[in-house]
Amino acid sequence: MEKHYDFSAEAERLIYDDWESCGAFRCGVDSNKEPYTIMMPPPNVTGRLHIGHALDNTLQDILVRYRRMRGFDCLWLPGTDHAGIATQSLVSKQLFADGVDLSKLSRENFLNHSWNWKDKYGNIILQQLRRLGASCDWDRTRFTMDKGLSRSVRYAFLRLYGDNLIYRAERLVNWDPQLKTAISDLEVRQQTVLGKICFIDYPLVFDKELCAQPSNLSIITIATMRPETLFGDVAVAVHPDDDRYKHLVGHHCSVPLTGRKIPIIADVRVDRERGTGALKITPAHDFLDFDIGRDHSLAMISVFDKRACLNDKVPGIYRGLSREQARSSVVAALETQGLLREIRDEIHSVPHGERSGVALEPRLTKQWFIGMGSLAKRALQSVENGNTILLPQIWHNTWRRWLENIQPWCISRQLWWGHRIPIWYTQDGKEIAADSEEAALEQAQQKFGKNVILTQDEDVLDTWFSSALWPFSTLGWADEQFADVSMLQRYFPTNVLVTGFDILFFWVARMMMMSLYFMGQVPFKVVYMHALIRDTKGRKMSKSLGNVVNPIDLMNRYGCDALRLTLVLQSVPGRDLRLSEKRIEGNRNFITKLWNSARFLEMQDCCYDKNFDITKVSGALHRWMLVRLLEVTAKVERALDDKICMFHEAGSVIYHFVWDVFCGKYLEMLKPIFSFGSADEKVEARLSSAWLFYGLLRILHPFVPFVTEKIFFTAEIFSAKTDDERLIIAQWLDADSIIVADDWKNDVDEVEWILGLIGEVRSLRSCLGLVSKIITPLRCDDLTSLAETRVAAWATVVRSLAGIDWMGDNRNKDRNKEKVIVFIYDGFVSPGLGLPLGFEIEQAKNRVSKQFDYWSSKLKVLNKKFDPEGKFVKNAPENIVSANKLKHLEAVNQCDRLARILADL
RNA sequence: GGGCGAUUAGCUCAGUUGGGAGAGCGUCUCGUUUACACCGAGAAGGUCGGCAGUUCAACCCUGUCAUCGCCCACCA
Repeated sequence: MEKHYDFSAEAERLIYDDWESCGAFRCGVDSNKEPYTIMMPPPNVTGRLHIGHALDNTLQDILVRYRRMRGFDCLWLPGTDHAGIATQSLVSKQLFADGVDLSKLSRENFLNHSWNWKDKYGNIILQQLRRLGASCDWDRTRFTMDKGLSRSVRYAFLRLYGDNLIYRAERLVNWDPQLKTAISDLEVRQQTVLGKICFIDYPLVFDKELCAQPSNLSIITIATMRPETLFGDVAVAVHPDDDRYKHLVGHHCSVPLTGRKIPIIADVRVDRERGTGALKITPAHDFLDFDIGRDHSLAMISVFDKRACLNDKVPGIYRGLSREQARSSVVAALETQGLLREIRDEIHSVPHGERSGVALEPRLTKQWFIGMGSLAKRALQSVENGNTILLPQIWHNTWRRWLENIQPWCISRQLWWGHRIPIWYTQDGKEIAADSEEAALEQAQQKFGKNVILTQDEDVLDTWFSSALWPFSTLGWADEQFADVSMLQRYFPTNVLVTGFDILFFWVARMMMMSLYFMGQVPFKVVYMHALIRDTKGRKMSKSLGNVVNPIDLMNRYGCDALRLTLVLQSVPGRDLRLSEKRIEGNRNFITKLWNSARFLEMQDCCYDKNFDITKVSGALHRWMLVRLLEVTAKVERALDDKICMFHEAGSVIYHFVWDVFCGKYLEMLKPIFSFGSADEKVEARLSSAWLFYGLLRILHPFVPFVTEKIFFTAEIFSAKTDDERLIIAQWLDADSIIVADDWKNDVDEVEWILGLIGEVRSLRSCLGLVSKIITPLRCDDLTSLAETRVAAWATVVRSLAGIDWMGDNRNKDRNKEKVIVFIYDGFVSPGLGLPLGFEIEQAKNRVSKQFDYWSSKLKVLNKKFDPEGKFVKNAPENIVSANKLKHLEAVNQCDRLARILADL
């Protein structure tokens, strides 16, 4: 083995290429195996690997590698999402930079450019995933706009349309004036901004014939943040019980600047507390107003075009002005006319487009919608009855609340890049739904005769529509041409979905609904939602803050495994994680540690022999190690259970086991055996340690695949392996098949006892400032005691690890010459003996009295528990009581001993 | 406004049926004992946000307050 582990990109790529070329990632190789499926959340084709992807895919990779080793036929299906808006923006930007006049570009031409762009750049992120070690089946890579998936999208649309769940309607939608498309409610981000609230006087208009002026008021004052929309006003609404205004209901006022006469109406939805209690109603530009306008059968006047500039419904001088320009112009005009009663700053929230970042405009347009009610109900039920488990379970509430209040989903987008809506219109606007233009024409001709002319709907579908089908569209659903029903049958439903909680509604819920609708079953049994990654200060990573870390860069500096381990160790369910480079550095050290432990074993000529039966070893040390290894294996298995998904738990158990137990204790205790042991002991140590190390490597592999595979590949320990052996396809350590004899427990206790003793000596010598190997610890108070025998059996180990160069009866030692210390451990006590003259008696005294304080305070607590007046004995369960009795006994003994020692000092 | 979460060692955070307060980093002391100084040994440091309650027993359960954060709704 090399002295240093090489985690450079090139070195890791060699390992990855080997995995890929040996076919380790492929599914379906052995049909006897139980399938295990994970669908990778498809990253945007425009994407570059960011730290969130790194976390997401590391967790998936861990699950897949683990299952693969446990003998499952794993399908981890990768792919990319066409990302309608993001891609179209990028391509447009590039074309613009290349000097292309976008306004003259045909749809077809634009799409050609987009496909070229996709072919050129669309796979970068998939390449980056390889760097991360992602063991997905690249042969199954899909793209949301590839042939098969496009067909699935059309098929899904047509079925929903046929069932009247998809419909076209003129509605107020969230309109992005920069992207010039409708977007869904979920793509709206509220932003708090400082605006100006205007109090505007609307002159009352009284019809002399109908009634007299009801009061001495001549105006009604409304409050608005959006004075520029007054051109679209169709009413002023007040609360029916509002004494200030109710006498005005039924009368009219006029819209300033236009003089248009509008009614004053009453509606309970008006909040008397806000503004002036009088609300201008602009149904085409406000969601509440839309509802009120509809219920009062009011007209809807759109005054904006698709860029949110004023249109020809407004007086000439305002036409073509942007919202912002219009606002100031209107305010100025109102002021001039004396209708602006007041204007002042006010903080309020304004909906912005998630993508474009500009303020959105509610806009009245014809759009396609999916009615979500019945779909949502089933999705809700499936989680309620446990068919799909959401982890962490915290999300159940959120899930329920969202689905119970779900609104129709606007699925049409005024874009070119995406799945075009499979609807054609006849000259007179009749809808024809069909899978292709030919089919549509055929259908139309049958219905309307040969002369019918069709035009396809211009819009494309929301990107999330195709994503919603991902768990089954990727497996050949509705794709007759490549009909491979076996894939769907075998790998659907999937086992686990790993994703961020930020797309719970966008994606997870919609996959659920679509899958239940089309497949009749849930798309995944478990959804594991990991947290968001923040910077060291807890801030979200964003380009504007400049705190975005590049995972590729981190991997170049610390190795992939170190990054993976860091992400895993910090990924506690339900809690955001802060990424610090210090942690990555520490985990890089862990990788080095592991590498060096392999080198150590190699230097000792340890050799893995698959025929070696570990259950036949005689050395207590190896038995102890095996038992501990089996414990850890069980813990990892439990933590990696799909229904648990405690990645950090698994990671930290392994981390500490490797560093503290395997390296810190086992290997250290092996050293004296290799140095002073008998030939038999050495042989057993070489075989056992290699066997145990191999077990360890396998548990580690899902978490740190590169270094473990590299060790397996290069260490002499495994020189007996065959050419086609790889750790990635090695069989997981089967703890159940390893049965250890009952009497091993004694060995395990024995080693723990010795370890405790060593710890005690170390602590003591350090406290007393004893350096180097000068300690001569002591006799027992009873030389024939069992303890003495036990230590004698481990003499070399204890000497080596505790730094002792002599052991035995010290009663006859010359205390002036020998440095001897008081030593207390279980059967070992040396009251009154051992402190050399001139030694730091005070330090020793302090230490002992500290211990005494510790035990006596413990004893106090326990005494109180066993107070005859107390209810502990009466009420506590028996096992707790007896455990406490033992503790009490121990405390009494310890206090006794320490008191004696103190007295002697 | 509605909902959810957080508050534990100097820092970042674990702590899954209520019965031992822990890790990493940092700090201090010591150590080049034949894998590793990207190392080893040891130590210091916390009334587990405040208050009240349930219980024999509370970091853990209930209530309440304080501070912080997230999600949903909201352009009067």
